[in-house]
Formats: sequence, C-alpha cells, structure tokens
Amino acid sequence: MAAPPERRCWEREQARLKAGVVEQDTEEWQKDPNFTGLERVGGVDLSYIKGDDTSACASLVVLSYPALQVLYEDCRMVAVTAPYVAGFLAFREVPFLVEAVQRLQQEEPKLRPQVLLVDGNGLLHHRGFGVACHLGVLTDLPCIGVAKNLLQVDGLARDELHREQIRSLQRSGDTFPLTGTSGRVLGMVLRSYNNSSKPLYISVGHRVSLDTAVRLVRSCCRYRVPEPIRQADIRSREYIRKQLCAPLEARPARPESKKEAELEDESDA
DNA sequence: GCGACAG
DNA sequence: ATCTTGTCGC
Repeated sequence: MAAPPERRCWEREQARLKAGVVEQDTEEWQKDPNFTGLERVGGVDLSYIKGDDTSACASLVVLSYPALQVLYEDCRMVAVTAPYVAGFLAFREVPFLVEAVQRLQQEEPKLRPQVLLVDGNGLLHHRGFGVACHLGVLTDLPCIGVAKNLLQVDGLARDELHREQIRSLQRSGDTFPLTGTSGRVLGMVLRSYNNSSKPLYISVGHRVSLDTAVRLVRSCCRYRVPEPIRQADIRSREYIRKQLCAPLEARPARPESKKEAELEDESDA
C-alpha cells in the first residue's frame, strides 16, 4: 500500500496538529452564531459494490446553506487499490475525493464548498490524523469528521460507561466530549436525531474548531446523518445501482437503437 | 488464542 | 462498506 504523497503529507502535519493549528476557526462565518456568510456545504462519500472490492463510486455534493438544497453533484466510478484497514481509511478513499474537489474547482469554481463534511474521523484517530484531516490538508478546505461508529483509540471504548453516556443524551443536539486517556478532548458525541438512539462522532478535520464543527453538523441534520453526507451517500449508491443495471439493459438490440450506435461511433472518433 | 475493527 | 422488505411504533 504505497502512497508517498499522502504519507509525506501525514508526517508533515504532525507538528501543526500538536500545535493545535488545525483546530482553529479560520473563516469569519465560523465565528458567527448563525453562520452568517456560509452559503455552501459539501459532503463526500464512497459506496462499494457487494462482491467487488475494487470498484466504488466516489461522490461529492454541494448543498446550499441553510436551505440544504443540492446545488452540485458529482458521482464517478473509481478503481480502488488500497485495502480497507482501520486507521488507514484515508489511503483508500482520499485520492478520489481530492480528484472530485479538483474537478469541481475547475468546472464550477463558484460552487466551491466553504466546508466539507467527511465520512469518518479527523483528530479522533490512532495518530490524530484521520481521513477528514487528510482531505483537509490536501484540499486546504475546512473539514469536519463525521463518524457513525466510535473508533476505539486512546483508551476510548464502546464499554458500558460509554453506552450509559449515550443513554444520557435525551434530546437531539445533546452532546458529551470524548476525552482520551491522554486527557485531550478528541471529539464530541452528538445525538443528531430524536428518533435514533445511535449518535454521531464528530471530530476536527481541518481549519475548524470542535465547537464550530458540532454546531454546524447539528444545523445540517434533517435525519441522523447530516444532509451533505446523506445526499452524497444516497447518490453514490443510486449511481452504483444504475451501473449494475446498465449491462442488462444493453442486451436487447432494438431497431431504433441503430441511431444511438451511430452517434456513439461518431463521438468516439 | 482473543479481541478489536472509521468506511 | 455490504447482504435486505416489510413492518412495528411515535
């Protein structure tokens, strides 16, 4: 699993991370209680195919804020090479997400998101550098890590104490901090949806404070998973579903499909 | 051998 | 991540 650029970036960021640089709000809208000035929030996700461990769909969506309407959608089939290893998710998924962001900047620069919600963790990570930090450094976009399960690191565990703390979250919006054995607050547990007892694990990715990260995720939740990530997830799954149906629909050769074939030939030439 | 395991 | 429809409940 050789990934020189990512690994270099990973190592280069250690000093900045220890200095807490990536945990600071750098944008004006982040300091505003109502996020005035925030107009576009991005979400990224990869969906996989059941038996196939090399094909996936990478998606990037941009939603308006605060209306949360989809302004931009990009789904693309990609060839995944790195295997999934807990703690090394970024090496598997980040290259395709960086490509998607670059495509957006090139094709629709005005729709560039002001912050990105990322499936997975940021500082809440074995080396304090999860996929949300990774993507943040490579794109220089403010990033927030949103995980649906707790990554057990620095003494954190899904033990009875943890489950009890989760039960103590009564209403959506309630939180409690995740403090590692080291004494450092690595993230926040957020009950994002009244109808789900399962919380979200929010952590700093890049250029955002933990407080701002939690407030923003909370304000993007219509259901348990915040809309930007939920839309990216829904759309990438749908894209794959159509991908799998395509070869079946291409079977029957109808008379009028002759025109289509000719058009394809011309476009290829 | 046993447990842990973001997506 | 993925396998998976309807169904019980607020």
